[in-house]
Amino acid sequence: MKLATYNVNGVNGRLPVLLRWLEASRPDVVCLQELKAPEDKFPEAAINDAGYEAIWHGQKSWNGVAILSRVGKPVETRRGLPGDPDDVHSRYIEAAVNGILVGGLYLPNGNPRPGPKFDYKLRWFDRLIDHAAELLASSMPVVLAGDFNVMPTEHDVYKPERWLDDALFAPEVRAAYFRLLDQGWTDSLRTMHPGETIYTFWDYFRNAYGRDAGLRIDHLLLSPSLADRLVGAQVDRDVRGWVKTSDHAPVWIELADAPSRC
DNA sequence: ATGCCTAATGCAATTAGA
Repeated sequence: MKLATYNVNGVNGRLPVLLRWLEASRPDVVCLQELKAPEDKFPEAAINDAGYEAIWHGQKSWNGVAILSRVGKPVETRRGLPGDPDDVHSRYIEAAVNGILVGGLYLPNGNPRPGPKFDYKLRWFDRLIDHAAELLASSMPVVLAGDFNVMPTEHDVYKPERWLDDALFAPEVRAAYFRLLDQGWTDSLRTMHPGETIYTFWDYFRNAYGRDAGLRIDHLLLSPSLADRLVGAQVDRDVRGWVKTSDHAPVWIELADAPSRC
């Protein structure tokens, strides 16, 4: 089973690139972030024509998350993280699909730091950590996939010394990421490629992709039973070089079939 | 310290991204 995450940076503006990538990569399940489209402007027909069923949580102008599947329609279990009824951002959607619980997330950017946006990021992270603990306690196979807006270590950013005060690399944000991981989650990409420099985002500015001045901020975290099934993880980095592309590249993992119970 | 680029909104210039 191939499961991917892709911050599309505008699902309608990105539709030709998204469809081209779906056709080329054929993931079974995809989490999308930054739809930048309201609920009624999601391109459902085009997604269906490509062979995928979808659920989504839209929002005008900003944010927005979706789960696509070509192995059965995702059965939605939650939209929005618990813990703050006043949070109106569309940043989390969760569904059961093909025997796995999939949490698709778009963690707040948090810049500038310090400030209210940074405070919101830390609060959102805490809510994610609380919810993730409940998911683990359920003993279900779970993947948390999306744009976490965190470079976990200095190996995940082209010039770490320049990012120390940034909301994507600040000590308290990295600490939150490892607090989450320490619950028992596996960082798929890092586990399959230890010690490798590997990025998932390149800024539109300054020819960042051409210079390979990238960040690794898109992650797929696996619960213990799924981690045992992890057999591959890659970034489709060529997609970042396509015309009218997102500033993120798709990231995917391959999971072996679940062991049969006897 | 800021702009460099891009998308959405809505039709100019602002906001947000990372």
